[in-house]
Amino acid sequence: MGFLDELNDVQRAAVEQIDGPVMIIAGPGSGKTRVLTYRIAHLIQQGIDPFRILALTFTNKASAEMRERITAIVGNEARNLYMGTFHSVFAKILRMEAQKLGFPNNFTIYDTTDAKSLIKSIIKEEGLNDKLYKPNIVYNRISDAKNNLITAKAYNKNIDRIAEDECSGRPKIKDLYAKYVRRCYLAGAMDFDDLILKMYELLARFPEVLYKYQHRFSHLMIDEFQDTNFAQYAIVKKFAAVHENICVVGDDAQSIYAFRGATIKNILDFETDYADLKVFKLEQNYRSVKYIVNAANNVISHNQDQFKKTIWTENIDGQKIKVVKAPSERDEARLVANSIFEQKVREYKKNEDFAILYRTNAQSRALEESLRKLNIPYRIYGGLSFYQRKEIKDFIAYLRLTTNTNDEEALKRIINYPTRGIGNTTVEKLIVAANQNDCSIWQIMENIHLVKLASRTQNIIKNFVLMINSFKAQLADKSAYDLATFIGKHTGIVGELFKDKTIEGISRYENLQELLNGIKEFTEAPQPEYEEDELAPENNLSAYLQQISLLTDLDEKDDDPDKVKLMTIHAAKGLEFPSVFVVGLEENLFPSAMSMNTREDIEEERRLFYVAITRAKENLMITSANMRYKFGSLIYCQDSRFLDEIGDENIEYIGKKPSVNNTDSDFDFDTFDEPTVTYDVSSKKTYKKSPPPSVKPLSPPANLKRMKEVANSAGINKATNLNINIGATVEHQKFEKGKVLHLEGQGNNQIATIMFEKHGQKKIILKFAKLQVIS
DNA sequence: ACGAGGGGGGTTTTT
DNA sequence: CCCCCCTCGT
Repeated sequence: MGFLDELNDVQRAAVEQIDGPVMIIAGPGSGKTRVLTYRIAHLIQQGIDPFRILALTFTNKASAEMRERITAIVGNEARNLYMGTFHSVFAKILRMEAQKLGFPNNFTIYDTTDAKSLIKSIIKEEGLNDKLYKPNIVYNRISDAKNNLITAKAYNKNIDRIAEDECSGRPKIKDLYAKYVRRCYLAGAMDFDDLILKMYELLARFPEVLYKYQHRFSHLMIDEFQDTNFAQYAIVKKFAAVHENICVVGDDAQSIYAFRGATIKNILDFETDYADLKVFKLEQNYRSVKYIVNAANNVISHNQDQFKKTIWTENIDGQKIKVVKAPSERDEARLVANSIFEQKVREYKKNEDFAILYRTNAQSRALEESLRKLNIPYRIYGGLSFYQRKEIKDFIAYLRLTTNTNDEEALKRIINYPTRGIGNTTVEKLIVAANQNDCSIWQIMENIHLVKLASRTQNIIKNFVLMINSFKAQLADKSAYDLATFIGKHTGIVGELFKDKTIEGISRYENLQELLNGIKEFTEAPQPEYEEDELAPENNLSAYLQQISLLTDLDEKDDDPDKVKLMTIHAAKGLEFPSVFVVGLEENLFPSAMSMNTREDIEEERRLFYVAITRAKENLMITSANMRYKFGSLIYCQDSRFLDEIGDENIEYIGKKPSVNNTDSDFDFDTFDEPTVTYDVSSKKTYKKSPPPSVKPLSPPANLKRMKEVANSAGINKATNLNINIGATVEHQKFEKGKVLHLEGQGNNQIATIMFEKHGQKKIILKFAKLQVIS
């Protein structure tokens, strides 16, 4: 058992404690994954059947990586391990047992888009005000209820929740929840949260099912325990109730998913739920240099809610953390790209050694551009997953409908794609009929003669039903690949994409080919020989469809891994890189403006910052920008409060030290895009989109503060009602005087085009897009 | 029924 | 800036 010698004392003790409840609190870089994998390997070597070990993770990537590492130690036996994400493991079990709950075994998994679209149409059907009942809000309410094991029925009786909804002016949410659940049921569909909720329901309602899995899984391991929600923990507890061999691994300081129901309370509860609990604290950091570890400790010490632990390291001091303030978003991006370029040359680093982390996905744009300019290969994670792209989703909708004709969202997606003359009005009629009969839309379509419709439309629908049924009939004897190819040809989708020779069209066509290859690979690859196990992976079409709905773009492989990685901090959790850039350290961005209401909000943001900086091994650069575009208009940004928490002793400031009161604007006007609307003084013409090259527009002014001054001097009333008069004289720091030339829009969205003079030249035009004056 | 074009409204984070 | 929805002209 040589591999155990690679562990330190605490790690080894945690690995060897195989019986009873165990909690491992693992600081960043403390060898958590190693402990987890060795622990499982150790269990197997102790004679525990891998078949009886259940290991739950949060990402497919984490579980794939662990399986690989375990295989390296114990060999092929690892394939029998029961390991995966909560969602994928539960989906597999539900696939077995779905009929007990009244669902088909090949139920559809609705992704967030499907779910929101269904909610949206229910809101519309109910005739509710969609400004008040936004699908997003309703979806979140339902999701939150499900995460707390509150069914639609229980919601109706839940005084607190109903009061909350009434307070926010949305008392109908309880009805929407019930309707939504019914529609999912009729469609044979579960959303992400259902995979958890239904799993619980299955265990709670069917003692024999509970018995089966309680006895089957003799050893449980839960990774990222701080990210579990109430429902997930409730299920895990049920699984573990017989053997009580449950090991949870987590770090309260890295809990960053409260917004989706995760609660640190689970860690606290775990201590009380299992009295004879053994706790191990992994506090030695093997990942980062001292400056970074110290900075991380400084930052997290500002949080009230935390367990006591001291992260320490024996690593070298390393380089100090570089903190830079850039004038604009673009300069920030340029600075990052330049630094990568420089480090590559000086320190012989590879592209894959770098990661750029940000708070929101939208921030990737500027970074992309700057990397492209320097020919640095990069990959963005967290955009759309391959399977979320329009052309792929459309095609998959056919496959979904073929395996489960009740799938309402798939049906709505393709009933008129390619266009076949079934418009919105017809679809609405179908939905009304389905609601009246409490059945799926498909069932209405199968009996379309009972619905009042023009005979032409009736025929189109009959043909559509015939077509889908003909696909369905081939499910049994054709391979999934052949069937998919047939569907592509028969519906004309492939032909249509093939005709499109634009760059996007070609890429769409290629994507579709890639999808078909993926189906072939999945469904026709020889299955490894598993032990006789009802939970062994299947490789039919519906299993494929269920699997891909749980994939994210983080799971997609890249043929050339040597690329700079761009991702949100959330996506970076569990990863490490030699050199890390954390960008956009501005108040209202990071911490996010949406998360500054309560102390808990701020503390979660701070934990996020903690996660960000502890991804770095050697080099860490943190940047902020003075100005940033928002909705196409410029806003002035203050530095993030977190910058003050790193500790000056760990920082090397590049340029000026940022501070909250910094109002400098060494502003480089050339860094801005041309305005989208331009007024040409000489010709007195307004150009939308692109003005002729003879018109040289100038971008917005240096910062919002200046904008405000300019606006004030132009006689703008503050806040809501803006009034700039054409002809008003305004001032600007870099120019002598300006005149308001052109106005568009109203109120807060007023756009003023202003011309400034410089050295007698009148060519300069300035535009305020969606000018918002802060009072 | 359906595509084009204008107007209005919106940005956290994700399985 | 980008996306969705509504309108309008086939």
